[in-house]
Amino acid sequence: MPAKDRKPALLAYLKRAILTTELRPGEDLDEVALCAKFGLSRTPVREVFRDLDGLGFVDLRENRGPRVADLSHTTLRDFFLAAPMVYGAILRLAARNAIPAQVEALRGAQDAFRAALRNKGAAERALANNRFHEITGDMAGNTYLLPSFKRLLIDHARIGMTFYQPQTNEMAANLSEASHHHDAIIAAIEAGDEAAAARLAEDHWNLSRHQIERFVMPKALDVPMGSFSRSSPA
Amino acid sequence: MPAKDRKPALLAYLKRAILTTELRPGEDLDEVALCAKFGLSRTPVREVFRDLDGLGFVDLRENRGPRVADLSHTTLRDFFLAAPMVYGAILRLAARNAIPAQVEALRGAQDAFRAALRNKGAAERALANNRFHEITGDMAGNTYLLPSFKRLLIDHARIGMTFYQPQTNEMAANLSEASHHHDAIIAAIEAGDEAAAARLAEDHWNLSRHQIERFVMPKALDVPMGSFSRSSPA
DNA sequence: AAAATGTGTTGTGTATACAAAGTGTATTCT
DNA sequence: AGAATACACTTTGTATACACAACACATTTT
Repeated sequence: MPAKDRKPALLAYLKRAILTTELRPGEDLDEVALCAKFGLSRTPVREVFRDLDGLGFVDLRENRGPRVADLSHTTLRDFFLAAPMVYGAILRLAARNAIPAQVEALRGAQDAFRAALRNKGAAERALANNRFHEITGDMAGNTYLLPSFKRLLIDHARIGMTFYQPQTNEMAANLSEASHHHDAIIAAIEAGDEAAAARLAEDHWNLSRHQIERFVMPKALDVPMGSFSRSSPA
Repeated sequence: MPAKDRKPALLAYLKRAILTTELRPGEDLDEVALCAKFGLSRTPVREVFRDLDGLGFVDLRENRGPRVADLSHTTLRDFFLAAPMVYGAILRLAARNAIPAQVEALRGAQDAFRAALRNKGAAERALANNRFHEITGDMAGNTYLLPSFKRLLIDHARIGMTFYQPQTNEMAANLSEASHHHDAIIAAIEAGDEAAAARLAEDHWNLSRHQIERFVMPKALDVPMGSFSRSSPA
């Protein structure tokens, strides 16, 4: 690989691996291993770490190796407090400011998402979904809202990877509903309908939240009492 | 100075200098000059630049020196779009979550602000005000809201330094009104009154906005027509 | 004379070597 | 045997040297 592309390649790899939880939350990152893997010296690798720390992908601790940013219970709560508000504002501004080229890009991202829904695994799905929402962020184009929004997107992808594996038909149905939301979002943005866009933002998060609530507190199994054997010692 | 404190000192200096516009928006930063000034080699200095880039203090461009983050007209507009919403949410959460020790810290910051109002210059005032609002951010303690809020605070300080110089009695009166807002904010947080806190957030921004509008579009001078001489060629 | 290109200088990007801090293990002492 | 300490090893932080890219100015060419 040309020397010039190695640093961007490392950055892209880490972003992708963290978003898809290929590198799991809290996991240690090995500096020298990544140096070897990407043919870089420690200096540029550490600069990438610092960039990713600023973006919220990794945590940098003094005299200690970098870790993939954690996903604790408190962050999950914070997430659902902040997300509807921020995403509502983003979509509102997107409806107000989007230019045709961006709408085209959004359509492309949605096509890719639909394709991932059909043919690809959870990781590709999460990345495609992430790309879709990133574009809405670009459309809004507000310097002050974007940092928080981008952090939300990082953890949205990672939360999705842990909680949003469609093992049941109901979950699969949710995914296709999410896809329909995307279509409606595109329409609202193209029409410049801010109120509709804001409403869709809220709907979209409610879908995610219900999905996760269902995962964390699944329906009780419909099994007669006493049918679980208790072989392990108390 | 002990070698261990040099890097934090550089970080603190740059933050302060940028907030007070001692280093002006868009100004170039000289790497080697700062190395000499703080007794550091280029490596740690560049790491500090990257940190500040992530925090929104500095812009880092490829193969080009770092610049103090710009304050353009578009950012001013973006600012007043995002600030009321974000700060409303922050104060709401602060009222919900603040612990007594934090309320004490906030009181201390307000004392410092009042003192700066009496004895100190614009820079100290801006820093004290900044500190006050930073603490409300800590109180809210929401991982996702904080990045945007911190960026807003950076530019709030810098906007204040350019637009909020109390050259008239009216402006001075505004400053003391801001100080009363702070007192009311402390009371609302201590009482856990979320609605009041949210309302105060909005009031506080309106004060800032009116101040700036007045600066950008000052009252017409009360001078008879024709009294301006036109000596320069058309 | 104007434009374009070459060269020198400045400053950024990367590699490597060295220093310091942290961690784990083994040994010793109680 | 258990605990504490010392020592070795691993990993992070910093400094310096080198490579490369960008900019400015001068020179040349049309």
